[in-house]
Amino acid sequence: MVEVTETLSIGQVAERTGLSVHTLRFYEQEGIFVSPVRRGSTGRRLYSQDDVDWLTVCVILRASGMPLPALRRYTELVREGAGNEEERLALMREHHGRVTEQIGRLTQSLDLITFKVGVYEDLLDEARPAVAPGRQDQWAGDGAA
Amino acid sequence: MVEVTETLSIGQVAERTGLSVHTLRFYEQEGIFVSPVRRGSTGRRLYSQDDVDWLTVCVILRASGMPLPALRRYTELVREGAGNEEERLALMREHHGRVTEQIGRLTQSLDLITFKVGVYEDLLDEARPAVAPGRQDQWAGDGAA
DNA sequence: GTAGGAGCTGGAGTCGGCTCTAGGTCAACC
DNA sequence: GGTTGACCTAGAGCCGACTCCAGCTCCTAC
Repeated sequence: MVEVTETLSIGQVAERTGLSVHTLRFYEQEGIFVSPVRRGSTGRRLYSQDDVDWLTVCVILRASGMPLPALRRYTELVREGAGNEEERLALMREHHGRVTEQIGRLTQSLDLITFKVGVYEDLLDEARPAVAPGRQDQWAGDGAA
Repeated sequence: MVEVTETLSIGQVAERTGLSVHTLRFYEQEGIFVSPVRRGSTGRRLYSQDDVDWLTVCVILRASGMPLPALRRYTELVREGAGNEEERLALMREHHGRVTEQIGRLTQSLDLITFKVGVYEDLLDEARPAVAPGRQDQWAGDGAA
């Protein structure tokens, strides 16, 4: 196994992570990197595959709604190395709970939305075969769930 | 059936919808009411049960991530009355799709989070029976999903 | 009659998370 | 050797969705 340790430019990292170069610099400023981003001779940032891997995790955590401060805290814990696994676990568990709740809320909301879609579909299906419309029941407009 | 049509103060509506009084005034400004909010003799807002019902729907739509402009558009359509059900259906279908996607993304993210929780749990379980720690594998810290 | 609390208005402020600008350096190609 | 184009910094700006403020009017209760 050869350790290639290829270095990537900020543009390449942006491409592979889906983050913008702006965001990458911003994240760096926010302490969202486990180890300091290296620089080339001319001051340009050099990223490693590890950085990309870490960012990939970050993207998923952010996509699931983890706020930057929590992400920064998690990064700090990882940076500090072994010995703080309890706190990492607590952090992840809390996030897990929040995401689970959020999925629950969205699923519930989806019920109403599905219902509304059904109402309008029925309404339009009925209207199309030349049945007199004017069926303005409470659900179609603004009924509660 | 007696039509009671009790009127509610902004504070009462805030209480029943979970929205703040600030937000209620803000939503009014933003056009998120189907019919203009009535006012009492001294200029205070008077809400009806219909208003509360509508707001309840709005809260659910907002909770599922519908942006205010879309919510405003939907409100406009309902305000205009029957005849625009196609557009309402389109709007709801689009939102349905987005919420479904979002649930999908969150569910996927949850996989990683669940995995991470598992990793830390295992790590701590192993460490507790006085086994030498120092097991710093790539997953525990920053491994990719 | 006065103190407290709820409500009013218009407009400013906040927060999270980017996103962009200005003014530069540097490397590479034509 | 000139022109792209990617990159650099510090700092400003933006967006969505509230949230709060100042300064006022009412109503109710003591």
